[in-house]
Amino acid sequence: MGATKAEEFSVKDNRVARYARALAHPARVAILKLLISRQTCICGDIVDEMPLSQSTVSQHLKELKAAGLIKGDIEGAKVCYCIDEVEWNNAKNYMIDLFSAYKAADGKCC
Amino acid sequence: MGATKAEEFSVKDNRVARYARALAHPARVAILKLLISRQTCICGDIVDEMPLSQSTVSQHLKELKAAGLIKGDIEGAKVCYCIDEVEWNNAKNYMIDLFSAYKAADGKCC
DNA sequence: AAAATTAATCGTAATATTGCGATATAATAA
DNA sequence: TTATTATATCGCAATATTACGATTAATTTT
Repeated sequence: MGATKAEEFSVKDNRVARYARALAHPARVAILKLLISRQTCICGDIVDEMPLSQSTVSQHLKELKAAGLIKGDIEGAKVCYCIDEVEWNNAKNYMIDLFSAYKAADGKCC
Repeated sequence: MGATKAEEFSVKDNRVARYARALAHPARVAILKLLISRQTCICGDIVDEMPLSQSTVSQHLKELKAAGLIKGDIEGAKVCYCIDEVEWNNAKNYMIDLFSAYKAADGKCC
């Protein structure tokens, strides 16, 4: 039946999953890297750089924003997007926590 | 139309997305943490620890294996799963690379 | 004011994910 | 051998994601 059952898992695990979900599409990874590489924030230039339609890019931006990783500021007719520093560092810490929790099992395994 | 268009993006971005995808469900995060916490590898104990059916857990394991993050060793009727050290470290590096590419823009942004 | 630009949203189609029960497969135990 | 246990896979239903064109709403430009 239904898709999800997320409530059954810890808040932390859901948080990690949420951040990971945001990175789970190459277009979104590419967008984030674009935002990072251009110190100054961009807007619809993102669309030009992506091999996707305007509406599709807009949806990816929406998802990144929903995950908290980016924020957008309206500047007249344009919108300026950039990394949300606080959430970004938060996500970074969650990921690092997860990945560094594992210490190579000294031959105990498989 | 279709879902995906992944070929349009770089191999690296696809790789990050693939790893992220594996972490994009709280059940899979929980499974990974379980495998990490029990030094010695587990098998169907995972099923007991998860609020999901055997078949669903099996599918999550399959996805984690497909992403390369874990590997399974058949031991008689049972299967012993554990973190795949090499791929794990690889994924870790990819994530750290992405997350540390961003240096707080000194007030230039939004 | 009319036309053009920018970006979000709606509607829709194609596909993927999540989840479960039932079934299949293989190994161990009785 | 038959029953039991352990996992994987199949088939199906519910939902979510990805993508696009068309439309909308809000600026700017002309």
